[in-house]
Amino acid sequence: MTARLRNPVLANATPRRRSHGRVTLQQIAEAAGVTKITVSRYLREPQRVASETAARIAAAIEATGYLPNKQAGMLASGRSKIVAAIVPSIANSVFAETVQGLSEGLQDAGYELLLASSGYSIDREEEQIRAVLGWSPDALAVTGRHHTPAAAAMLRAARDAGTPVIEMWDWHPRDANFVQVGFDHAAVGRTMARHLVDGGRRRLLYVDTGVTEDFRAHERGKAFVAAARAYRGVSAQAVTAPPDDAFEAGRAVLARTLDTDGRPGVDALAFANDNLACGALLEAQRRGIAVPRDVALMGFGDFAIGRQLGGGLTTVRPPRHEIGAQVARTILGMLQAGPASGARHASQRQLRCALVGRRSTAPAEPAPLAG
Amino acid sequence: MTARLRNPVLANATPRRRSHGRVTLQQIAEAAGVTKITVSRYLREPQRVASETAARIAAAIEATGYLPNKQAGMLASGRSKIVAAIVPSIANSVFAETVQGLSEGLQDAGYELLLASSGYSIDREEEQIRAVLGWSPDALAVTGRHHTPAAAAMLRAARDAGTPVIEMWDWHPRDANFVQVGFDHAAVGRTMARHLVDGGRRRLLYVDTGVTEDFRAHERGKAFVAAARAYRGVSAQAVTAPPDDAFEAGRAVLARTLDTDGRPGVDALAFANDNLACGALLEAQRRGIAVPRDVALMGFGDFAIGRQLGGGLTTVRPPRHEIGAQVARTILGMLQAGPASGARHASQRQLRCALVGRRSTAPAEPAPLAG
DNA sequence: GGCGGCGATGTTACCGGTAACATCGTAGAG
DNA sequence: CTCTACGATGTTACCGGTAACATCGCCGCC
Repeated sequence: MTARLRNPVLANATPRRRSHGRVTLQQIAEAAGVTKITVSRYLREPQRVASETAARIAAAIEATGYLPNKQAGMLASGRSKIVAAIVPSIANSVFAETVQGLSEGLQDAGYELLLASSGYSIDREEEQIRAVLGWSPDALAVTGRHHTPAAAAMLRAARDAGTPVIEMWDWHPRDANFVQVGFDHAAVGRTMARHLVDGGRRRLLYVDTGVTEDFRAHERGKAFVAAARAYRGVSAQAVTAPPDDAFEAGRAVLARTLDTDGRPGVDALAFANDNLACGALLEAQRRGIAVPRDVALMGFGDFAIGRQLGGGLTTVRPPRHEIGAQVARTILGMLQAGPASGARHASQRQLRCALVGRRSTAPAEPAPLAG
Repeated sequence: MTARLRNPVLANATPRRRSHGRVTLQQIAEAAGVTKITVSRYLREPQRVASETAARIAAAIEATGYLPNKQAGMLASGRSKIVAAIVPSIANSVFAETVQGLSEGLQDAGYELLLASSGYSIDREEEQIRAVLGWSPDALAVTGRHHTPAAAAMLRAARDAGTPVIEMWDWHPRDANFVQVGFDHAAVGRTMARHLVDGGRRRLLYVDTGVTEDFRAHERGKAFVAAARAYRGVSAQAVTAPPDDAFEAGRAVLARTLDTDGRPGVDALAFANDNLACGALLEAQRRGIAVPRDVALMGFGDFAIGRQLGGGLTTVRPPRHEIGAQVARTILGMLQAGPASGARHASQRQLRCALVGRRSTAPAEPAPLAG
């Protein structure tokens, strides 16, 4: 062990600073012959420093490779220029596009995105909210409107402290705790049911995802079943897919719907997402079950693969990218409006989905009509 | 405009603090009847404060919903507990799994992940490096070994300042600028060529991605062509897919390889990724071209969809998750070893890919052998 | 009984920026 | 020519934590 310097004189002789080794604003200032604040101004409002001074500062920055310490800047100014977003899964292309839209929309305004994924667990979401709030984001976007009580409390506290808080992907007419940017999943479920009934289908099945906390998929399913049953002569129920790989799960579900004679026990399946539906479509092909003649299939999400398989999978296209873009606009609007007026901004932003009809739900009898 | 208080007495009377409104350590300390440092210790090393004191502090934290300001903590300690990672695309499931592995590996050690995506552009990568370095991450992982000069300079500076810098996904025998955790793409290209030649194929085509800065795919292609041509009686060349949706691009490329009689002009295609290959496989099915009899197809990446289509797509499975996990281990090791010894840590970590043979490259003549 | 050691807590200074106000020189107005 | 407004830059204090060292009380040991 090395002896510690406890002698105050020696200690003073060696100020043993805690510098972290990086180039600082102070050093740039000395090199340019000005004080820190002038360099700070140069970085934020270049037009406010004289051009000669600016040139000296620029040279010093160039020579040293100076990078401003954002933690220090944030601490001093109270503005982080960070927007935090929490999505269920980054890997899922659905949310990836939303994140993309959000990122693009924020980039121009100079905001950075702090991204976290909850793995479709509201408990993990709570942890992630706690973690990102530690970075004092200027705004926070979460996915969906279901949270743990503690998470909801943190979100309310943040909102009440003036930080914009937005719920993405969900839009519910009677839930206005936070600003929502999304669509009505129940309406989508009803639309899916109507599409199948209109196509002549009478025995419907909703195949929910095996992901237990995908509340949006559950909501679509619940509304699907309710809407279908409201039609005369239509039966409907819901099953849950196994939690495997989605393609395999879709295959398994289709296989399970078959009667002992190998024919489908229902005439239409609506899936919580396109991957499940594609698995079912492939399994149907393999077993020689004709789609859409013997059974209609439809998914949700409009994934690229659905367009490619067997003449095309009917699906619902959510405004994936648009949600992110709209969240960005909403956040920027709220930030600009200031915490005072922002509180009761336009509180909800409803977006719309598109039903994309393809061959997998074409009417059972050869359709003579154009369309 | 309101009059400004220039009078020093009035100014002193109204200290007009710049507090940002959140609960601070100081307030917790006052509520618990201790000083800030004790609360700070409680948060970092709970066992170092007396249990009675700890209880009072815990109560105060609970009551106020206090969240530590991480910027302040980082600034004071010089440690951010952040690891930054830059990947070409978050949406691409390949990198998503790496990020997942990295995230898991870091989580246990209390590190958080700051993620950025470069969109397969090294110019954007440079920007992202600059941006994330502003947050003083404790370590930085980038994808690949191709960077702009400025980016490379920043990476070297960070490394020389003691910040672990790791290149992921790439491993090159003669490129040891930074610690690498990945695999040898040239070797993968050679393996793909050998696999097809061993299967009796003689006219080979590598279909590169339309993403111009996917250097890893280009490297596989270059090695593929060179290795194939080294065999007697084997011809090989490379084409680039259009920059469309990957499935459509794969379809288009297959269509373009057809002679006027509608038969393939080559007997094997190797693709830069499985999505391209799947597009080609689907197009072959549509046109009645038998796979693998008329043409062999193989991809790269082992995407879920490849397992599902037409008896299975032969592919190469990269250690997607393992790369992330290994990067996490390497970073933690380097951080633990300290900046001094860490510099010349084990400088390269080579991982291996697995060739996954499926039906799409089965030997051209009916194979009588088991396997 | 004095003293070293240790556990619990406090004091002081500092991290690297920015806000608010102050100062200084100069050009245009009166 | 003096006053004022304004542009350019400086001074001081502060953001909310943590490092390093200091202090204090108590216990056990020689």
